[in-house]
Amino acid sequence: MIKIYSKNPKFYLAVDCIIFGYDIIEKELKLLLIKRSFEPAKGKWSLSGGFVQEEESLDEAASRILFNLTGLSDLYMEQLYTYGDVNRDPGSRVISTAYFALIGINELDSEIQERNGAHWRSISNLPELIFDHREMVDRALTELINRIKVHPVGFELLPDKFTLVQLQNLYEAIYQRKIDKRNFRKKILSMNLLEKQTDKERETSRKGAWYFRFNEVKYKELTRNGFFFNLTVS
Amino acid sequence: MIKIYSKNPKFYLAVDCIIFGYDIIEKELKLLLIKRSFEPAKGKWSLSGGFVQEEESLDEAASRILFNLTGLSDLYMEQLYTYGDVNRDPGSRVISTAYFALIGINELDSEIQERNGAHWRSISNLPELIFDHREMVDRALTELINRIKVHPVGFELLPDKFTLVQLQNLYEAIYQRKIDKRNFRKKILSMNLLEKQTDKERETSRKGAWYFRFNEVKYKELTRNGFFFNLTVS
DNA sequence: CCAAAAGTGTTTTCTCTACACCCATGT
DNA sequence: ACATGGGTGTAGAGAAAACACTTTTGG
Repeated sequence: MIKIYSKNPKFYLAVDCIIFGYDIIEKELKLLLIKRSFEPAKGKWSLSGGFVQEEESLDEAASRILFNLTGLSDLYMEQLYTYGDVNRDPGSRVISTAYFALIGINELDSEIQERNGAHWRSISNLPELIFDHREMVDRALTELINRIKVHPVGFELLPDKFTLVQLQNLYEAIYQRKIDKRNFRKKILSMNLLEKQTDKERETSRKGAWYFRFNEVKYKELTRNGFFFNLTVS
Repeated sequence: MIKIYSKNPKFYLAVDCIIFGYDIIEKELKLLLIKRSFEPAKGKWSLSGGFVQEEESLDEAASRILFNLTGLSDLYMEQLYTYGDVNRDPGSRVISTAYFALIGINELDSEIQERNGAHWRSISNLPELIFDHREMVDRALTELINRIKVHPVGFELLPDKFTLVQLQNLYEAIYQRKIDKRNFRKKILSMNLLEKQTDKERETSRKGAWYFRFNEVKYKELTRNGFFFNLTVS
């Protein structure tokens, strides 16, 4: 330990996770929230978070928190922003790094969910959140809207096999507006990143809709060659 | 102070600043670096940084560090990313939030600069940097490239009055490629955000080039009405 | 009068947008 | 046979790209 550092103060460091899920039936973007089980603000709605520990990086702390809450590792996850206002947490000074994660809403083990007091809440009808968590959510949403235009992150919110209708519904839920069906299909299919399966989804229509899969290997290869994903349509 | 927090560890928190400047003569993007005056890694090149103190937010810490180094307040400044790997600083565990700032290279008081051991170094020829500072610089550059396409941040790197040639040179320095002169001018002028002055810059040519000013008030007004800055050209 | 940098328009290509009908199937 | 949601193409408008010559003026 170097002397010169030690005249400086130390701080609690937290990680808070904004976990988005997409409800394929209700066609709604949702957020995984928990009822806080400890003071301050016990019983209030909050993002799931936790304190960074000695021997873990920020990313590892975020992964740990996500795993504890969902039972899933290898989620799509990204650092969003670090919140460091002096009085943001009334309990004590805590600096918090927010991460956002994307998850298929049905991947979630409902037993683990119960145990943690976690609930999916629709984005369009969020309860009041503690501290600056609402600000975190707003920033995450803005980031998601921007990111889904130019990165293939939407597929993280859908099952492995999905229909073009479902994919379009997802984009409409995030953009909060209607998209032209033909233009949307033309554009996504022209990238040659979706592989048509041989089976159809048959729950929602008589005709049935073809399943597709996102080809991640191909995407990575194209990206190396200067390709840029882009899905901005009318 | 709440008991339940106190079982968690505390950490040193630093802020590191990636300070970009643009050299209008050499047509090069530069970075303000310092020779580190304390251990560990004393004498090595580094970003300017410092530790967060008890009664300041992260933003305030960044402003303080920028002010101490440049003598300027109200710089364009933005939080970039937080680096939290366990061993990123060999002296002790330190979590660092990186900020990037944009500054006109001639705004800098050279006396303050001397005193701090600060030097402008060309982006295309950077010395080796300590710790993960190179990673920070790379991320900041990527962010700058993306940001300058869709936000009018380039003007932060130029004097109040600038010529279209200078503005284009700046974009070419950041994009690292040539831009078509006519298309560039057409696009920037069509936004009606630049105001032609009545005087010309006469150092670099016999004919002289008209000075322009960026109208920030107008930009903000347009933005409120759904306008989006965009300067992506061939 | 000439060298050096500033300034200026038009045509072509491509991308984005708007738009309406047929298809497949279960009941 | 019909109701329901899935699937398909084209024409017009607007934006982006390519491209070369004229202007100014100090020396």
